[in-house]
This record gives sequence, C-alpha cells and structure tokens, in this order.
Amino acid sequence: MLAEGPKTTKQLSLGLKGRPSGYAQIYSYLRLLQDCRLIYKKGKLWYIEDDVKKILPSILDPKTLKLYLAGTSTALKVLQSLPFQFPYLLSAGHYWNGKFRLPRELKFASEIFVDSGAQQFYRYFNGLDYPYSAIEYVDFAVNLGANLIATLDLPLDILTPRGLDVKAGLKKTVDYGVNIYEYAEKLGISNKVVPVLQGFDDASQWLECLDLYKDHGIQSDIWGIGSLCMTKSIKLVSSVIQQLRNELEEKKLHVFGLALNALKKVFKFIDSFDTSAWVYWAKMDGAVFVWDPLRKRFIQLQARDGKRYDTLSLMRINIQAIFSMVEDLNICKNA
DNA sequence: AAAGCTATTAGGGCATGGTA
DNA sequence: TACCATGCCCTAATAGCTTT
Repeated sequence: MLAEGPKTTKQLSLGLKGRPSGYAQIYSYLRLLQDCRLIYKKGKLWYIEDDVKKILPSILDPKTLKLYLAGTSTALKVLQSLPFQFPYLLSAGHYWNGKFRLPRELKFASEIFVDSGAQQFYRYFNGLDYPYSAIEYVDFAVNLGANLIATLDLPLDILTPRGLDVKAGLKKTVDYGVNIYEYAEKLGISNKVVPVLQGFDDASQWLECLDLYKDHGIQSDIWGIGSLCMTKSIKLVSSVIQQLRNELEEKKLHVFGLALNALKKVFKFIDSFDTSAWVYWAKMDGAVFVWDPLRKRFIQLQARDGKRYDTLSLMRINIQAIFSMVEDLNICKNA
C-alpha cells in the first residue's frame, strides 16, 4: 500500500484490517520497519525509503525465468522418472494421428503448456493448413488439462525458405490465432491462450505480427515468440526479443525453442522458455553438461575410457544441469 | 473534545524439549 | 506416550499521552 504513496497509520490499518482495532499492531509493525530503515515518517505520513522503493518491485514480484521442459518418447520416460514436478511444454503434433490421442501420465507436470508443434510435423501440412482445426486443437488442450495454449502458428523459419511469402505467413498465423482465440473465448478460457508472434529474418516482422494481432483486438498477458528455434543468429534473436520487450513492457514473454547460447544474451528480457536440448546432448555424444556459473557456460564432459553410461541416466543429469543454469540466471536476473 | 499516537499488559496458539 | 514448562509470536485491549 505504501508503494502507492504516503499514507497515515490510520489509512494503513483500515486498509489492512478493515477495522480500526488493528491500529496498535499496525503501528508497532510500522515502527519496526522504521527501525530497519525501510520506511520513515514525516508528520503523520509514512513513506518508503527511496532505495527500498527502487528494489521493491523485485521483492514483491521477483523476476523469475521459468523453464518448460519438452520431450517425447524416451525423453518423456525420463521426465516421468524425475522425483519432482516441473513445467512441461507439450507438443500437440506428437499426439495427432488422424485424430488427437490424449497423453497419459503427465503427473510430473506442475503445469502444462500446449504448443502446436508445427516444427516437428510441418511435413504433414496440406499447403499452409494444419491437419487439425482450431476447435480440435483447443479441445485436445482443454481435455488434457492445459494451463496455457499456444496459438497455431506457421513456422516461418522453416516455410519461408520453401517459398512462403513472409507477409502471407504472418497473416495466416494471425488468422489462426484469431480462430483459436474466438473459440477459447466461447469456452471462457481465453486467458489461457498465448498468441505466438512470428517473423523470418528481421525484428520488424515480429512487430508487424504483433500489430496484426492487435488489429484483430487480441490482447494477452503472455506472448509467445516463435520462428527463432532454428536460427543460428544470436544477433537476430536478441534484437527480436529486445524490441518485443520494449513494445510489450508489462507483458510476459515466452520464447519457443530458444538456443542456450542465445539464452545467455536475452534471459533478462524474457519470462520463460522451453528446451529439449538436454535430450540431444545425451543422445548425440553421450555428453554430460555442467553449468559454469562464473563464465555462464556449459562445460561438456564425457566419460573416461572404459566407462559408459546409459542415455536415460545422462538425460536425467543434463536436466539437473539445465535447472542449475536457470537457478543461476535467476540470481543474475534479480541482482 | 476528538482524533491520533505510544507503551504496556494479558492471554491464546504453537513448537520445542524435558520429564515421568 | 502423555504431560508439562518454556519461550516465542501474535493479537486484543487499554491506559495515558500528544496533536488538531
């Protein structure tokens, strides 16, 4: 309450308790805060100390980088074997085979973010059309208990090199978004919809995509950033994210499939990301990664001669490494 | 006089740790 | 295991002060 402006003890006690008898308690707490140099009093009014005011937002609402783990088949088994819960990014495309089949055993997920999964199965596209409708997709997400649902989008990073015009791709992406949003609104769950922004090779395209959404009256507290998962250009990633952050100052940003070396550059500007990197490292060369918090990098280790470890174990260990990276970045984010 | 403020006290709830 | 003492935190109540 004090963050909103100076207040008298009476105002604070009424606001906190709703009745004046709490006055004495509130007053003694205020005195305590005063002793700690967190607040001070001038006349009848209490004020927050200036330096406290500066860090207050990060105390009340700490910036946390949220990681959604992604993975299917073998990797999913690893996720199921972990002794704790964590946010999970589910790729809807993996559950489509003519119709949607509900996944079983998602107990490990503390929350579920459903993604269109176009990257994995764009080869099934009929032209620019998803094989399933917005309604089928949203119903599927609702049935499996999704907390967040990404709009169906066109992965321009894949489709543009195959001849899709950028402007046409953006328009189609937003059309999909509008469909999803309208149906979700009918179900009363539009707050779960995460509109996904697309682009190809310049940040202006993502901003244009945002404008298109806004033209259609689409608002959201969380925005998704797509089309960045294949790029090798950290410069592009960082310019897209920074410009969107400027444009959507108060909103949450989720980046799909962010490369970890790019994450290092942009973690301060985003709220969440997802990765399945831990799967590939373990599969590709049996490497285990260890986060080096001083140099903000992964050290890549392989077993000594004569030692071999199974992929599942390596995956589990790499998940731990990713978590330790996120934990470390979160410290930096609030420092 | 009324409103605002300060200091003190009593007692409930709860965790802890000792004892029978 | 049951019981009790202790200390801590919290809240309510209130006496008595100062400011408006």
